[in-house]
Amino acid sequence: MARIVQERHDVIPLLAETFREHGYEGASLSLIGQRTGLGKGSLYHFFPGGKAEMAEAVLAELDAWFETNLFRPLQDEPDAAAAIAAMFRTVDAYFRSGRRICLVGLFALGEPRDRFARAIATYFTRWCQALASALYRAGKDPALAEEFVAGIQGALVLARALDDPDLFTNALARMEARLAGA
Amino acid sequence: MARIVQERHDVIPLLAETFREHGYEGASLSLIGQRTGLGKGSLYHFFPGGKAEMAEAVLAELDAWFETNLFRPLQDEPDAAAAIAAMFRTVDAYFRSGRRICLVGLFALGEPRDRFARAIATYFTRWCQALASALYRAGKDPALAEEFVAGIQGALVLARALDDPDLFTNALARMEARLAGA
DNA sequence: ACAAGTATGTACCGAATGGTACAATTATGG
DNA sequence: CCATAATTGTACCATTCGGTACATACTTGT
Repeated sequence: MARIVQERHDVIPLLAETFREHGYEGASLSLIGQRTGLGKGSLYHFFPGGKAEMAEAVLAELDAWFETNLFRPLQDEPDAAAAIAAMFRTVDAYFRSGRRICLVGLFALGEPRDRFARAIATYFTRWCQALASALYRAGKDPALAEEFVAGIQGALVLARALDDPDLFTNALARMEARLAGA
Repeated sequence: MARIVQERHDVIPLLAETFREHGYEGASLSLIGQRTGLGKGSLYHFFPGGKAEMAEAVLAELDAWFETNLFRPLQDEPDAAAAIAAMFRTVDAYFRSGRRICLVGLFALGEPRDRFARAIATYFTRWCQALASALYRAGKDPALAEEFVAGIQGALVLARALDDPDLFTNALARMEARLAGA
């Protein structure tokens, strides 16, 4: 049978999107239920810890994704400049060119920060670390790493505030241009 | 008698801080009540529209403050370079050197964005506008305005995510340095 | 002092919250 | 084919939500 959700793993992206759109508090169990098509029985079967465990799972999955698709390449790719360029492309794709926000950033700003402090801190620390490494190997100033990561987060805020996704793409382009000129 | 809150106007900063720390949804009426020392009777007397009107009032007050202390000077000060430098000082003070987040940014990322869309958009638009004007008059690239406003928002996210306020101050310093070198 | 209007505490409302219990269903392996 | 376990829908729990009603207390002008 073609069920959409068959395992715990399959439901995580749906949870992620729900948290992204409504925040931790705003994502009520009933909303999560209708978004995932799962009743409370199933949800608590997969995530006995309730909403908190769902968010943990989402953050873990997200962290793994970034580790694989962004941080690791930034660190390991021999051609560091190419790795950085690839990062900008991946970031643009991931955030749907500014139409999607960063769940970790949202959590960091809001109430759930304390509860998920470790996951949130790790995410940004690793990103800055990996990018700084690539910048260094590319002969650029590693201090730009913090600036770029913050720039990406800020651009997401601005793009959503002004409802203008182009603003995000442009911001990415300016960062790349800045790098080329440095 | 030394009452802390005597008028509607006096309660707005307390509301602002509550929204800032707990978000729009997280700031429940009972929490607002204990933070302001006001019962529901008083709160609904001052803000018949309930929580939404409280948030509107906070945004309006905040907008007025930025208009007076940031946007207007950026536009009107004859010495544009000095106005920009003053902006960085004011921003650092307002956000308590990274210990405080931007309420408008938080609203922009989260659920309340649609409800308060106009106020949120106006805030960022005006900021970019005013800064671009000052940059132009100072002989700098006006396109930096978006970059700096986004950089400030992103630095606030990062500072809070890593629980490291210095990160914010450093980000501001790097922007100023970048301006000096341009 | 007194009346009028402002301010406020308290009790209450229906709805929604996160979470639990459990019976019924569904799949699976022997 | 059946027993066992994994899965899921439903009813329910106490609590909290935003909001309303209203009686009581304060001020304040006269």
